[in-house]
Amino acid sequence: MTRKLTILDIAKLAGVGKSTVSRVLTNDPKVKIETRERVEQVIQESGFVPSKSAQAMRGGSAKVVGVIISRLDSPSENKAVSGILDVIYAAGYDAVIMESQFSAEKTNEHLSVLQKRNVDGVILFGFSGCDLSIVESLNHKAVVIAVDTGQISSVGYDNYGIIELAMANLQQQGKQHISFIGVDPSDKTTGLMRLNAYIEYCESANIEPSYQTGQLSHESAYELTDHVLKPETEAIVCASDTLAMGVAKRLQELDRSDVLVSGVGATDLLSFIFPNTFSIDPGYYAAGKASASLLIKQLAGCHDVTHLTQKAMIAQ
Amino acid sequence: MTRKLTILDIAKLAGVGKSTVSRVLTNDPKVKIETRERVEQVIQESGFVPSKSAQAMRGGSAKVVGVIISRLDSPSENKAVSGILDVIYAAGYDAVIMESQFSAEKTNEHLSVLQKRNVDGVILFGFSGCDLSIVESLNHKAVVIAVDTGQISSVGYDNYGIIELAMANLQQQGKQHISFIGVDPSDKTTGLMRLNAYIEYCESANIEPSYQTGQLSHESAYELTDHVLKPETEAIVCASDTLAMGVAKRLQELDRSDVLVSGVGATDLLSFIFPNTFSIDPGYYAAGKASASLLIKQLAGCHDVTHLTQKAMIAQ
DNA sequence: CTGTTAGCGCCTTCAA
DNA sequence: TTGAAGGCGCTAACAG
Repeated sequence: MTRKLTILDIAKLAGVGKSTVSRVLTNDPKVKIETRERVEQVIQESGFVPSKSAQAMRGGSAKVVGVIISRLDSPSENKAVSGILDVIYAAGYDAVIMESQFSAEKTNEHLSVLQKRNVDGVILFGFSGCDLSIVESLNHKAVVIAVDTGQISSVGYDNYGIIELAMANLQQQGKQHISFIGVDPSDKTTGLMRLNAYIEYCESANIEPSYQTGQLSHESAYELTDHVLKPETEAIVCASDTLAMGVAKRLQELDRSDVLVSGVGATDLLSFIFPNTFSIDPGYYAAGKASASLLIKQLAGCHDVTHLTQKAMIAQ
Repeated sequence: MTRKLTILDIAKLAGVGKSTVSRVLTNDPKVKIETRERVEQVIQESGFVPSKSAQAMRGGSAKVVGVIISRLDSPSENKAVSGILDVIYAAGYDAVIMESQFSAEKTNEHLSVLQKRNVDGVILFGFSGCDLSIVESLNHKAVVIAVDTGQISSVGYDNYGIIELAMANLQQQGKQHISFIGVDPSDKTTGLMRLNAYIEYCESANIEPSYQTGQLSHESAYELTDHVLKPETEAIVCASDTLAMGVAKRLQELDRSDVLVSGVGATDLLSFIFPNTFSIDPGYYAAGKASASLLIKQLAGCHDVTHLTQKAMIAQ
């Protein structure tokens, strides 16, 4: 392997000065088309690759954004990350993805690493108990997803709308006896907000509430099903597809194919396996795109703190 | 926000020369302990963070490895990535993750970006039709997962062992009529190799083979089920959990709870929803760890080309 | 239009 | 044990 080439080598090879090479690299319009072609020719042939580290150091921007996801294997976050990547690649940035595993400590570690790396910005998937103080100090170089904080831009899911959408849909189908299974309210968004949304909807729609909360797992929902299932129950709304999976499984065992189940997450597997089922899509992909666009806008100089709420829709 | 500090600022603040600060940063032993403490003190107080870009440019190593995954939402690759991250973080590296979406073109784009970024190494999740020529030129700075190539280190899954394990397990349970559903053999590993493993196992075990291949989707497997299901069928081995899900679903509809189904991937959902089911774990997490360890060893100077095969096991 | 000249922030000889 | 000086690869004035 030959030594790494630099613009100086290219300059010599092309018989020009190194700044001309630099100009070609940066698409500076004031280069004679002819010269440019010659330089590009040489670059091609020699397989020269400009050093990002040097560019980053010179220009101050590494064209990198950090993405701190809570769990790599979360389908919802995956969808959002896809949206993020699409946007930031298009804008010429790269992403370094890190996993917080819902640990505030790990998150802060990651943040400090990202800071060392001179990343241009950060997108953080928030979680209950996550410490936003460091992120806030990043000011206009960060966007938080899924939790709201006054000081820093965010993209949130419409936790109320999600549940309302499910409830309204069921009501339209003539269902009146609708139960709910969620997760522990110590989780502010998926837990508390969705539960409250259910309770409030029941009040305003004159539905007798019947609900249980537990862990975010199939098993937990499976076990809780019997506690909210009455002979007259017509539907069960779940705070997530994972829960819906457990509920639907239990209903199947009990031969209660009359009970409709709704989840949140747009997992195609759910309705494939259990027909009398539907899912609400909180708009993960769109939220990812939105957060990335927001960040890029801020990096470009827009210093407003914006709070977006992603609109939910019925999956498919 | 104050201007970014440099070692020079720290040097002045601490009343030393900038090289001394640099020495402190690099843990150079020849610094009077007293001086070091003073410098570290100042660094703490001022919140100085050395610029990785500058370090990278100077030293040549950015302490970054690129990871090119085929799909972010692939549960199997997620597990492997977790393994990779665990290892490389521990070794002081960071990861920039990119998604190839099974496109050779995108992969090459990503590779060129990574090269520009001066990453220390690359881990690539291979796929059929993926163009390894560029990766090969990276020589000892790359590891490929899931496909084998002579020239470059790799960690592969034991596609034969995976199927053999499933078959043997079924035989032990007294099953003799075992069918197979896989994916199109144009996919070399999940498709061709696993199919061949099935056929060969049948030969040596004197089992009448009965198989179909299609797409890697629940629907495809669902539809193919009837083609391999005979009254005497006792089990169906599937090339992946996704397929197994489709097959189990169809069997449930047909009331064939007598037929056992096996998948590949260790998805907990599979056996949760369908009891008469089990899954083979190709060792994704371990493979991820192995590939990262391999890469780091190579970056540290070991220039052997190593090919590892991850051992499969029955999930749980 | 193009070449020359400074640095960017850091690490590393080379002297002291 | 420490400071001064040089240079990594690149970009951005500043002159031609």
